[in-house]
Amino acid sequence: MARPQRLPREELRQAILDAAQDILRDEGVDALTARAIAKRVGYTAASIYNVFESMSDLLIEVNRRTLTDLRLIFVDLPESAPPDVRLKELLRRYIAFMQRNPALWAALFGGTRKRESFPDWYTASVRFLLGQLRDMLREVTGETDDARAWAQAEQLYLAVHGAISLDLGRRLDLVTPQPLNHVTEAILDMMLARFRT
Amino acid sequence: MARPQRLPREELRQAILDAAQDILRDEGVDALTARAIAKRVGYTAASIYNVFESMSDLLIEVNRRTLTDLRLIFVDLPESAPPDVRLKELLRRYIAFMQRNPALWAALFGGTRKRESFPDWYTASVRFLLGQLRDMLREVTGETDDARAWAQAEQLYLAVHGAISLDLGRRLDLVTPQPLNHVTEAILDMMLARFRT
DNA sequence: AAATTTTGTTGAACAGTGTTCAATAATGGT
DNA sequence: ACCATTATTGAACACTGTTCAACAAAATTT
Repeated sequence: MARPQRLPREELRQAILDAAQDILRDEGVDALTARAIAKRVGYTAASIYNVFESMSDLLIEVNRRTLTDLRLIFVDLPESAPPDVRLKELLRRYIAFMQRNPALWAALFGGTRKRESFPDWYTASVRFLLGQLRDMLREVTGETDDARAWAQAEQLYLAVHGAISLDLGRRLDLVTPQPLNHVTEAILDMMLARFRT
Repeated sequence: MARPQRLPREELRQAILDAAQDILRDEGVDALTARAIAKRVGYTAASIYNVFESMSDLLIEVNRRTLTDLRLIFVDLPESAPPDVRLKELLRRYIAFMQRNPALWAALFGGTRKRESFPDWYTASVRFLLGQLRDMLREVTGETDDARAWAQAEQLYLAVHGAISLDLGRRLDLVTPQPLNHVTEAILDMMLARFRT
């Protein structure tokens, strides 16, 4: 059987990540197997390991793309609207992003990291997104203290994360009969009211 | 090879659940396999399926025990202390409970439910615990409106859940450099201050 | 007490997973 | 034309949840 070299290394790498994203979008995180990815790119499962250390490594690279894509929810927010309305719109976009693609969320936050910590760019990327949130929050609260501004952004995110995390795991209704949108908006309103003082 | 009947059905059932909890505590959620459980109880993997529909069903029964055990964090709270201190102690206990046994948390909240919803007793059990939290919160806030009291308890729990969920997934440091205790206490303080008005 | 039914237990198998590795084909350099 | 490097693969390994025919023990009926 012929085994021709088909793609330069970097192109194959990107093709694999494309396929992985497609599978996550179309079939969910459970369907993301080495053999399934390989099939989509016209290779064999073993080939994945020429390009990636492990499936866990591959997932991290998928997350890199997700984190990059997430930056888009900050662009083209309605300029004229008051800052709290823009915050609400941002929240709406974040939820929509994750609900449109729950498997990306599962890849980002699911699973249990063993020992290894995340690469530096990973932490930096998350921190960047959180910084954007902090800035928007600041426009509402007028908070001048840097540490407090960070803490407020972190607290807001943690609460929203808790709600979405339960929702995507189909467990939100264990905690509340309210739908996700309602819950997160209530959290936002509550925190804004608190932080403004 | 001899295949004697060893245990009455119900005893075997409990022995299996005991073994499952032991494995979760000692070796983590990844080590919880049908064969590992069977080995501990001196049976074969196939026997598990005489007693439980599936591993997923077995997990739900483990969670039943966890939810029952969780009720213990409410007992013997310092009676004399002011209600906000008791709330803080409760929070401390909840975190300790989950940190002492992260695999129980993973079983409770990890994984992705396919279609099936939870049994009724499952929802009721969670709701009961949340009701306890609502009552304690009420002692601090004096909130008279039932709906608002529920909403406050839900919001508090969601935020705490978000933080613990990230922490046990070794991802909290992506969001904040603060340790878990510090973050959750800050959230509690912030919400108490808000709800009290 | 003997025969029969019901129940409990198991070994072996199936299809699937991530991962490794020797063997082979294609490519690039001399 | 030869060689060295690189890319690709099939086959295997150890593992997973799950099923099922075969058999042993217990319970029931005769």
